[in-house]
Amino acid sequence: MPGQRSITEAEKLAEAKLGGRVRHDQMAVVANIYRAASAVRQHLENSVLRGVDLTWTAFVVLWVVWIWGESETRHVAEEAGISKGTLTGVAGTLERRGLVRRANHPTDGRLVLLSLTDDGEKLMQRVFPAFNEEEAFVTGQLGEADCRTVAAGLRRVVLQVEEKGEERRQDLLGGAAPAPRRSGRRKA
Amino acid sequence: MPGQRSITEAEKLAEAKLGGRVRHDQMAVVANIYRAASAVRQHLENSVLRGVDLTWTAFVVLWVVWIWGESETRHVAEEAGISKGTLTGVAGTLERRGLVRRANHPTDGRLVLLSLTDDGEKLMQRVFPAFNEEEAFVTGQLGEADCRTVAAGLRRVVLQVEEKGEERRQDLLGGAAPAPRRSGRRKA
DNA sequence: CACCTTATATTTGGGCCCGAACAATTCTGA
DNA sequence: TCAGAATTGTTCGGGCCCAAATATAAGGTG
Repeated sequence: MPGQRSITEAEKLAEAKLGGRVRHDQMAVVANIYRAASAVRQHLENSVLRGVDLTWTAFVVLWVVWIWGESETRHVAEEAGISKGTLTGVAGTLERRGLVRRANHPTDGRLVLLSLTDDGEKLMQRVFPAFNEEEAFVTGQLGEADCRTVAAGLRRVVLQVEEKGEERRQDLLGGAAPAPRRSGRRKA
Repeated sequence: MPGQRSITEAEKLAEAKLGGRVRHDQMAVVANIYRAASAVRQHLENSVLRGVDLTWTAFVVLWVVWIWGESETRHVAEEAGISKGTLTGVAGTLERRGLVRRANHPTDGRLVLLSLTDDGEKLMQRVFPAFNEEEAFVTGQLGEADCRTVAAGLRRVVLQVEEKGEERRQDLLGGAAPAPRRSGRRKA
């Protein structure tokens, strides 16, 4: 409840602070993408995922391996939208719980392969239908055509960032070093 | 690049695994919401936020306080879409960096008020326009009308979850206790 | 072979994230 | 008045998150 009214309300306040230079419609898209992502994630975690003790990310990783079968970790990370370092941790959690298996690549010693265990397979057979049912619930106010329209619009956003984002960042930073994070590992 | 083709590809594989019971369009909406949210967040963090050493969440908190002025922390958390506990940490970080100030509520001793310092105010004056510019960039493939359509669709998703989500979860769990997280604090 | 470059997964530090437990305060009702 | 209920911010445990640093392995070049 806080959100919907406040987003549009906030736009006016932002505009007042800056003198009418705000790109409203674009701002609304970004704000609502993020708000929707949080709402959906929260709903899924609190309805179907919590009961089987999975986080959103853990579920996504499981899903990727389920769909694609045994896969190299670099691809799983890419598909799941997380960094390799994060995947190492998540895969460890799933491995400890006996849902996933690590294996060495037969010919390339650098690679690690992830696959589901029988338990993992059984879990996904059970959980995915429930998950998909909730996907239908959260989009319940949209017709099929609306769904396709919204999905298509979002795809264009993703595409824009994936295709032109890197170049854009180069331009913005003017070739300058890309400012290290304050957090993160230091040289020993 | 990995994403676009794989999402639709994955749908077919998921369907094969379950025998045509998958709700495609709804699944595509959720998948793309999340993918777009990640892409947008990553772009913003790596372009404008990194340079001023702000995380996405820290920026959002700053933005909320900037727009609404001195506010009770519970409202800030609500608006920023994070839990109270998380806000305590983020506000601490921002306070240490001198961007935000804590103050006691004049009449209710339980409340804490957050406001921007002069440095915080100056920072937002400088950073927000750049941020908004990138919001325009990531939505660059959408016209104004597309933006409004997509935003409206997302709003309906948010609304659906906010208005009917709680009830839905009740129904799904059948009044059963909502399964505690595995992580989290234990009784002393 | 020895060296160097490249490519991979893991480790690590700082930070975010949730929600239960907790402490402090305010409100309520007998 | 005053004990219990309710509301708030903080603390805390386990987990996710990134990117830099690191270790290991492959491939290439002399």
